[in-house]
Amino acid sequence: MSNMKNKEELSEEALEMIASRFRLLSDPMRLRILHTLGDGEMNVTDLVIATRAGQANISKHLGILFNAGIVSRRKEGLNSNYRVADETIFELCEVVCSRLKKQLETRQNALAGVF
Amino acid sequence: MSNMKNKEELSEEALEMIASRFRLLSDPMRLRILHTLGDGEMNVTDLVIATRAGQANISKHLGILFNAGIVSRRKEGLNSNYRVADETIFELCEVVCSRLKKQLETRQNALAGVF
DNA sequence: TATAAATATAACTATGCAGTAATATAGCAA
DNA sequence: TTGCTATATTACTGCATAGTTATATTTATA
Repeated sequence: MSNMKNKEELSEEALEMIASRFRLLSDPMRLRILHTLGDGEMNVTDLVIATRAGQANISKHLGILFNAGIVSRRKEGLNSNYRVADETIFELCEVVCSRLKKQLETRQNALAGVF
Repeated sequence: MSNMKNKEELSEEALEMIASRFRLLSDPMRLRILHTLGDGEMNVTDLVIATRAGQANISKHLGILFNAGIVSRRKEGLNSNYRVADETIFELCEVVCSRLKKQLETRQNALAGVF
């Protein structure tokens, strides 16, 4: 059967797809944009103001996120309004954040009472 | 209160920590290593064989994952045995993978019946 | 039509990092 | 000791990409 799942080995293509997804989230500016968009739809100018970044930079990041299907775009006159289209993003961030907290806590305890 | 959570703005430091975590997972070779280690503890040589990669490359990736606390190391004679220390990794991969599947399915449906 | 505003894109630079080859280090064996 | 094996590290190269500047594109307005 051609559809058999091979649990031992993942194809290079599958690995690349998954890695690319994580790569999208591996940039602080994109995370900042997504977090800002968490409040709801925003246009580019407002995002530029909110993030205190350059317009070209924000547009480029939004284009990347849009192409990946993570945000959606709604054009309205001169404006482009973006919103988060993939809510699993926040789930991923929360898992990472919780884990980081736990990890730091463990390290703190390791030092507790030492000197 | 100095511990007040500011829901509007994330610090650059927090963003960088979270982004770094995702960056660890944004490389196909590291994902392959982690997937291989999913079967249990392995030493470097076996990982080199299983992944068909260079020894220096595997050692470097393992060092990166070890420093991040994602894998643990147990030295035994000449060998270094690694295992996954942070199981949330697999949770993250599963969320990403499910989302990718759904996304591709949606695109397939968009083309269904067209020509 | 001419001008201005909002956004996108192109070209460029600089930085980070994956892969590799060579070497170092550490434990084991003869 | 001498040599062998497993792993780590260093130095290097090439590629991907974040940020920026300048420009193009699109739509609204005077």
